[in-house]
Amino acid sequence: MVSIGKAAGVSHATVSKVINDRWREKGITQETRDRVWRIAQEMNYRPNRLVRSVFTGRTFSVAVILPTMRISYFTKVAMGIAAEAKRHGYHTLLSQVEQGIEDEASEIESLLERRVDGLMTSPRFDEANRANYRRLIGQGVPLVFFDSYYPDVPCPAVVGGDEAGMRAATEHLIGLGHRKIGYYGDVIALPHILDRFEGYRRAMEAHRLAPVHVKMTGNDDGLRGVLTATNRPTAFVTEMDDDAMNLVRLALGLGLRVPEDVAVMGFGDYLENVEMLRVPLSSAHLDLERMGRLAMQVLLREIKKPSKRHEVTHIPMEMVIRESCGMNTAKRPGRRTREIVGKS
Amino acid sequence: MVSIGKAAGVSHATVSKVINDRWREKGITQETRDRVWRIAQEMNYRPNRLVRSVFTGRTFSVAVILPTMRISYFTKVAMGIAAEAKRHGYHTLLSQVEQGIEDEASEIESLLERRVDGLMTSPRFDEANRANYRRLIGQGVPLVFFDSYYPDVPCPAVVGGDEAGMRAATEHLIGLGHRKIGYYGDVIALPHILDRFEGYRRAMEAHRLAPVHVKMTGNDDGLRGVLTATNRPTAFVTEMDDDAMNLVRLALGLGLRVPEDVAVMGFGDYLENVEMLRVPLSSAHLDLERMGRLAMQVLLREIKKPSKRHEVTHIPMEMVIRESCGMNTAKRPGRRTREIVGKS
DNA sequence: CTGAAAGCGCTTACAG
DNA sequence: CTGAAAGCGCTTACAG
Repeated sequence: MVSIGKAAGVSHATVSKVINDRWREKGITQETRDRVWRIAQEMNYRPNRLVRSVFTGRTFSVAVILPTMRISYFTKVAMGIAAEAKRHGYHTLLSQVEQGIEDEASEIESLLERRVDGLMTSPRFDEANRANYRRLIGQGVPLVFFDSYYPDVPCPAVVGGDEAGMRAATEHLIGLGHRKIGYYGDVIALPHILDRFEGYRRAMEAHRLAPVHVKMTGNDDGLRGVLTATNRPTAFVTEMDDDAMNLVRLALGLGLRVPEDVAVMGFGDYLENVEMLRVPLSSAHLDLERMGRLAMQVLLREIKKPSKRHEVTHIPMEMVIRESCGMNTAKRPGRRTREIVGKS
Repeated sequence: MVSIGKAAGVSHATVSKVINDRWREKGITQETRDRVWRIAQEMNYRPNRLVRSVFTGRTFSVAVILPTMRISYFTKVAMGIAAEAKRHGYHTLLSQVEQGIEDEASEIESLLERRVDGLMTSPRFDEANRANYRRLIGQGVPLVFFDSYYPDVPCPAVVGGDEAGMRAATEHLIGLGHRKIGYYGDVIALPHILDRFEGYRRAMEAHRLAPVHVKMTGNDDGLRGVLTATNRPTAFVTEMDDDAMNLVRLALGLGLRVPEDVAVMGFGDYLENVEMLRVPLSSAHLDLERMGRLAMQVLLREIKKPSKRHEVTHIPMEMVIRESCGMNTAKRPGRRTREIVGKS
């Protein structure tokens, strides 16, 4: 910048005004601007945004922490975030921080030392991380959760329509005539996962049916036992599409037919090539890119002015009926296969 | 930092030495260090890495430009890059810049203004972008290609074993007794894609068989025509797994059986839940995370000292035989289903 | 053993 | 209409 000034015969302050397109308001003549601009081009001048950020206190970059990039569930959210960020002139720093294995808090510190303007994360379960979130919020760091939330952390969150979605998925199976319906999943103590289980429980309760919860373990023995029992459920809702796939895999492996012997509903509807699966999966569809876009919009608000408020935005979900849940014996032509549930 | 110095009763220079863990070599007493450190903690001091980078000229961040995050092909590469980067203390800036729609050159400029230490991209086809790559290399910007390469751009590249992989895929079908084998894909003028076609061509030539190339178009009519013709190929190799899926979808839709009526080999083997597909896809497996890790290692070398050399690293590929290509009529027990091909 | 001084590459009032 | 000066938050020789 100094060298450009020298070459153009002006001060580096003038160069700065030209480069930042503030020459109009700063009263630089068109002629000076053109000369400086041309010389900057010729010298392959590349302004140093780091320095600019040191001054302005803004980097126009946000960090996104993903538990994994291995399932498209999260990469879809990331795509939504990145697209919305770009629309607003922000760059996205994507970090994969695996649950339990890597330390989210130290990754966040590292990101903050690089002065990202805000953070998004799919929040961690343990108290240590929750305390860290509270500390950050106390420091005024703009933070937004996606995928899950915590009632005890005063931070906005954008999540799926978990309870309503799972309720609708369960209702669908009940509507198909199933009475013994299992819930297959971890039911780990993440609020949004608990919401899903609650949706299942309520739907069952509303129809005076008994919930059957099959917990996932490291191996598949528990599920295998349930599937081979004589009084096995005739249908399952699942915590995520991946769990549904696992269930279908096991069932087929045991010689059971899906959906004839076991009907299955997925959750999330984020699987690729789903129509080409041995059993195309019926699932509660969640618009994950939209989740990302909304989360970014909320973060932009937080960057302007941290709300420090616990405010959860739910994304309505929609049942997508394919083959894995079977059909209503009383199927009528023209029956809707998609229905929107949940509040916006 | 100044305020910490004040609180600790030392100069900010001393604080700097403590924070950067250079107090030992700079001759700060343990006592002073501890006091400064404690006060920094208490004040929630977060060093500003931007300023540090202005001085050192290094940000310890690299940029990765992906044509899309929509297929796991690229997210797997990104994961490999990010993992290797993290191992070396680097952050990764992931940008999705869609081919043809968005401007890669301006995205690169923006990244460079933020002073990333190096760049990785799956290079673009057009001459304008190639000229841009040459310009950047001329400026000494560390740049590494992954997925593809250009002979006329003096830049290291890490790519698949495209030619050898496709040759092996074709040979496999020939070994199964097929004589009329089609190649289904774009054959756009990207070197690595041309390499794939070349691998196919050579395998056919070696067995004195005539190549049959089916070009992809916007719609599926071309392929449909070929599949319904009386003299249709009995087998296909494909440019990518996604193309293979499309082919299988169409074939099944036309009432053809896969592999009985049409055998299909994919390329890349990056599909999720492949065992659960209606026809589990046989494919030439490419270790995409490894591609990412290698690309990052090469970039690290370039950052140390730009080579400005055109040097292509091929990743050996391995045939993974599932159901879509059918079985050898002369199948023997104990037959290997995986074979490694290509140089390292 | 520690600090004063110069400087990284810029921005921002303010003076002329 | 433009530049000299101070400063952003740090690092780095160098002096004492």
